[in-house]
Amino acid sequence: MSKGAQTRELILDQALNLASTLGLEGLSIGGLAKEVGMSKSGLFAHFDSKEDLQLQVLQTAIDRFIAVVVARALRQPRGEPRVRALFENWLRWTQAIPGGCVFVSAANELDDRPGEPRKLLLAAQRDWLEALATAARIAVEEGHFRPDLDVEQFAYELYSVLLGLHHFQRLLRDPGAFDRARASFENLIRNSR
Amino acid sequence: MSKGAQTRELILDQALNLASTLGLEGLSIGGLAKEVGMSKSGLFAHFDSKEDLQLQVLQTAIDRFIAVVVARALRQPRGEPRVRALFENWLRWTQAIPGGCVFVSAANELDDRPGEPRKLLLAAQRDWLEALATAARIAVEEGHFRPDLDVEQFAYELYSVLLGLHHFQRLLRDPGAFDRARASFENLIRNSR
DNA sequence: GACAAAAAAGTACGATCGTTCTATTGTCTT
DNA sequence: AAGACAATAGAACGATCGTACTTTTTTGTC
Repeated sequence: MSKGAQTRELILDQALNLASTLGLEGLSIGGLAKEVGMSKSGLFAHFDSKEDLQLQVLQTAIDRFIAVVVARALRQPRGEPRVRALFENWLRWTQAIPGGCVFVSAANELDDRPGEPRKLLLAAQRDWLEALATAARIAVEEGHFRPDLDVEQFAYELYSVLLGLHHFQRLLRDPGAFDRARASFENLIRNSR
Repeated sequence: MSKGAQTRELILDQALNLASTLGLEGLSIGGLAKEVGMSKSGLFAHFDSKEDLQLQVLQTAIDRFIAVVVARALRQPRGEPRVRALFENWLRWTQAIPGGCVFVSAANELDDRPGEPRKLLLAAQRDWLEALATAARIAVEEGHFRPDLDVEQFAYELYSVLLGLHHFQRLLRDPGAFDRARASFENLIRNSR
């Protein structure tokens, strides 16, 4: 790997951490440069614009999410076990970065701001929801979930559980948030059987 | 009401709208002044600092929320009807402002930023969660909900439903988000009986 | 309608923002 | 080792940020 690509990875890694706490917009070129330990212009040379930086940060997060949440869960048996793996991996994902899930904060920033970053996030979200619904559908086929389960509704409610966890954990600093999320999940599973 | 207080109300009203789409941080003095139609310094004279402005915006939102969501629901019969009223009023609240619920975006901005605005939001959130749990507890007492219901868990899940609605509606622009939220709510109620 | 007080505007400040251009340093190849 | 090119740094730009100070305009009272 060339030197340039190597430092860009380092930059994006730090950028992801910063963006998780400050948001994609709060992430500034100068601040990021200071954090990485290089000059503002030297860092900026790796990107066409701030929007490009935001895009690459998002893409980095998406790649990692697919690797550590989705791909890993696909190695679990079809049906409920895989649904559980998706949930557990997702939980771990929200804890892996200091500021929590970057998609949650990004979603809040980008929901009213048109542009490429929004499109990218939106596409990733749709993919993820589809993956969740598909996993539920497979669980239906396997006989783990009941045949008349609304799998899109299942995906919606599962997503809500994670949003709740994020909210209670990050703003309210509720130490019981994790247990509550797990309890919500179990309720959801029980109602799906 | 004096002229000063009157324009400050006008400012805060516009600020609330702007903050719902741009966030409390994205809300700038200059931008707000342009929106209201007055000079930056003239507007700033109403506040000690930007943090003070943010605090007053938050307080304005809290006051309105209590008036149109909480207080109004308290006029409904104790138990499940009141729980339903809280939910329905809450739904309406998220639609009343262009950028969606200001507390959701504020929560995401403030979760890692210490200061007075965070404290105020946190206190309001705790009050609201307590109100939800209390409403559920009353429903238990009235015999509408089952006696062993975990009312805090109920509040958590109800909050999650609203966060899901916000997410699906604002980022994904899902036209079915409203129905999904209602379906989630009905599931929650059914499991509480 | 004059006068005091309040409200708004005007101007300017240092800081930081994203971005551009030029110069310097570092890396890689032959 | 030298030369070519990539990578980083430096300096500066216009714009906007929050905030302070001064002046003008508006409001409310006698």
